[in-house]
Amino acid sequence: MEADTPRIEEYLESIYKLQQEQHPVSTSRLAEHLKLSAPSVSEMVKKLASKRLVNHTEKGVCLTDEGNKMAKIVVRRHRLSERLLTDILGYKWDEVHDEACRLEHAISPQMEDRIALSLGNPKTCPHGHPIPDKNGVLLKEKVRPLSELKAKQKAIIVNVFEEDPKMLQYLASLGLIPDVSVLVEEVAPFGGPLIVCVSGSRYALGREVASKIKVK
Amino acid sequence: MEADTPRIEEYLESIYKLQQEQHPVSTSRLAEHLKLSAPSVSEMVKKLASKRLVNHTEKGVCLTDEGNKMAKIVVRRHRLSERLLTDILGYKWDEVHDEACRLEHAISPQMEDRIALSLGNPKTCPHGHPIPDKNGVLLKEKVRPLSELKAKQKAIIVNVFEEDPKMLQYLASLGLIPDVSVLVEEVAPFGGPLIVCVSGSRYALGREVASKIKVK
DNA sequence: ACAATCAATTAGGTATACCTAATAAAAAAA
DNA sequence: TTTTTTTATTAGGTATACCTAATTGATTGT
Ligand SMILES: [Mn+2]
Ligand SMILES: [Mn+2]
Ligand SMILES: [Mn+2]
Ligand SMILES: [Mn+2]
Repeated sequence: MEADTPRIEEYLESIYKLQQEQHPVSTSRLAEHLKLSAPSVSEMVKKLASKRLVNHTEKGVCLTDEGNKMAKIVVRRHRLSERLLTDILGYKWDEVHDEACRLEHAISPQMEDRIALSLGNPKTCPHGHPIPDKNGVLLKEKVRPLSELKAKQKAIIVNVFEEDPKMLQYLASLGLIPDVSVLVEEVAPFGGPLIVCVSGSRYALGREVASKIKVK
Repeated sequence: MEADTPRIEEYLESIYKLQQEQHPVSTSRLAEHLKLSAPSVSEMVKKLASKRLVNHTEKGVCLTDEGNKMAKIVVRRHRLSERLLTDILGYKWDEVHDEACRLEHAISPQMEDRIALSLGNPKTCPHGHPIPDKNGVLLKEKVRPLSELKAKQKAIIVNVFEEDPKMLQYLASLGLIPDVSVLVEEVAPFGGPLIVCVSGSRYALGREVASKIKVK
């Protein structure tokens, strides 16, 4: 059992994330997400497999129990870092992803505990994603994309599956943030936009954008 | 001009620190401080010299202006991290060095600003060392080691030049922390201990220990 | 003055994590 | 079915940052 490096953490975190969309993750998707060449990823996946952190089948890559456990630790540190950045250091939600992605690898178990304690054990990151607890337990709410709602339906935003700063800024400017209530006034046909009503204002939202917003 | 890595930062920070004791820093001293082999350091110093971050003469290694500037950025981040850890996350002063030594490399200029702002632009780290400002300006107080005081002299602790957790715990248990007033009651001859009076209590302090405590 | 000691470098080697170019295998299109 | 495209891997190579062993150079004690 060897030490785990920041890079291994990064791979596990990416695989964890991509698994939520598409279960066995393809090498190419992983390479794209990590912004690395396919051969680099291919090679590293082999190493992860040899450390029993992933299973590598024809279908793609899946985290093992051990890999999943490690990934959740990294995710916990990432999301706690984000909360530290927003709640204590005054960052906006569109500024935290990259910072947290560096910080997460410099956080010890003790610091993890201290941050959680100082923040009052937050349950989610600023984007609404659940923070796994110390034991890796994660309460995942049942959600669906806003884009699936029908006209006249109302829902509450749970989280935003997006990390592009521009997009997050845009969403925040419309007030589309977790815990906010949204009413879909109408849905344009042929994949057209949704007209949504949020805190008294009315906006047209593209389907693509709406699909990133998860509601309950 | 290439990117600077965490390792380069680490070397610069060490050289900066060691320069305060002994001006041109020897390779061996640097190796000892970084806990690396002499050849590794020899090699890296060559790289630092080729990047014009240090001058390497027969006497030893000195930071160039450019190297000094970079070192002070790292020192600023280190000391701000320490303050974040103690003031916001509730760490004790003996627990912060190693954590800060990892964190400092994961802190962006923006985060540096935010931490400083959130903490009210602190002037020193928890051990009393000055935090360089954004422009690298550093107000260094004129101090001398507590061990140089004569009997009946009184002084105020400015900082503690020590990072060993055990020693810091010990000092804190005696109340020997920055800004505290100390009276030297007597000085035993032949390099013997100092009897000091601090916040109402009387303690015997070894010379070695007392020399780490800088007072004004 | 000369041997012993200490300091620094050279030589040669390892592990990690990335790359491009070439190739093989699988899936999709024609 | 055959061709084209996409996906994944192999082959070969680079940069970084470490190591031990051997060597050279300088300092010091006798
Ligand atoms: Mn990361
Ligand atoms: Mn988040
Ligand atoms: Mn460091
Ligand atoms: Mn300090």
